[in-house]
Amino acid sequence: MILERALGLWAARGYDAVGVQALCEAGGVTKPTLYYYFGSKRGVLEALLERYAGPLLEDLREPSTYRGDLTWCLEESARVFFRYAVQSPVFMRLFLYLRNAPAESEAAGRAEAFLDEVTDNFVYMFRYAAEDHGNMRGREEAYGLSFTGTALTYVRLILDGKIEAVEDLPYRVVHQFSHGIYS
Amino acid sequence: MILERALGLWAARGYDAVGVQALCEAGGVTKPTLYYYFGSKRGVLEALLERYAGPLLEDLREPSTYRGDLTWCLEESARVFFRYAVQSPVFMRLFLYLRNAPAESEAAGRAEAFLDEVTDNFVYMFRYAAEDHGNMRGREEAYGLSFTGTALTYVRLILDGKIEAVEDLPYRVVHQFSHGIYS
DNA sequence: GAATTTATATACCGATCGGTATATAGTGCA
DNA sequence: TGCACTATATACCGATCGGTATATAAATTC
Repeated sequence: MILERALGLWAARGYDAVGVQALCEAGGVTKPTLYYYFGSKRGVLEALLERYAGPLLEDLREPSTYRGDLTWCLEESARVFFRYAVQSPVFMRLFLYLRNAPAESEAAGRAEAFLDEVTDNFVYMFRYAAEDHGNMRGREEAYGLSFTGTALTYVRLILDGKIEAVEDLPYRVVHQFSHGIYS
Repeated sequence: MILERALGLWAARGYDAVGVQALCEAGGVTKPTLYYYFGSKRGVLEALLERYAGPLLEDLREPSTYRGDLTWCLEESARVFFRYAVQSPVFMRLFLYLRNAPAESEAAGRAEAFLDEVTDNFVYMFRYAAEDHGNMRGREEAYGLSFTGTALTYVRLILDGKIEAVEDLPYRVVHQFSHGIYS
């Protein structure tokens, strides 16, 4: 309960703007209770990430494991992101916020490991894929980074209601990524 | 001086994490002086955006005005972004941070207008361009949004030292956006 | 049933938050 | 010289910050 309310508050107003007292009131507990379970404000954030980001990483693992079909990997990975944007929009808001938080902020420091793991997934995927796609050799790294960015760009658009997460969105996004806007 | 130091501190640690007292110490003034000029903490942020985001919007205006050559528009717009990433990395860090800040945070509220203006630029550009490119009709909106996202994704990569802002980066980014990763 | 551990609350800590009341320097002008 | 106006500082406001010392209620173990 505490974690759920903290997620909502932080996603809406930011990590620094929501104090421990506010978390406690939202969670229906007092400060010593919160400190008994989490030790500190950071501890709440860490538990939060463990709880929500863990499953996302888990769900991305299989789609981002290259087994010969790059398009399938990209589409399924995008599908996971978009599903989370629809089903866990509050968490994804926090995720995007943390990903762009200033480097020296407390929140960003705690989240860095999780965020890097997501990106690394895709970099590795393109590295393996490059063995089968000679024409992208040397740009695997850049493609992994830019695909992550593209996918999260669309997550942002979904969260903001700018586009709809229809069933063939993963196909369209990956098709655009792979073949450009003119085809 | 106050604005410059505030920019540095906020870009590094976040708007909420840096108090007025810290701004004053960094700027070598006392609180009443800061309040005399800016009225409030928000006021400092507003002046900051006016000072730094204004020129960026101005520099984007011409490249994003469609006159028949979409590729030129996209490349020159990307070039502006990347130039800012290299020449004003601290401001661009703040820019990306504000763009992804929680909706109800004070910082995001003040920055929204500037950020929307950037995106709108590109949406309009694609609307006009779609008149000449029948094969993208109906997706102008999505393209404008996703190009903005793509360009800022690369800004992030430059800021983080993941890729280098070499001279032909705008060409490569736009080429990938236009024709995909396989060509 | 007594002892121990787990879990919760009241009340408080010094520090800092954004912001201001008051006083006073410097400055241009009559 | 004196008056307005600009600009700066000292010292303070109540509120909130993250965190804790102390006490006690509830559950578990012996």
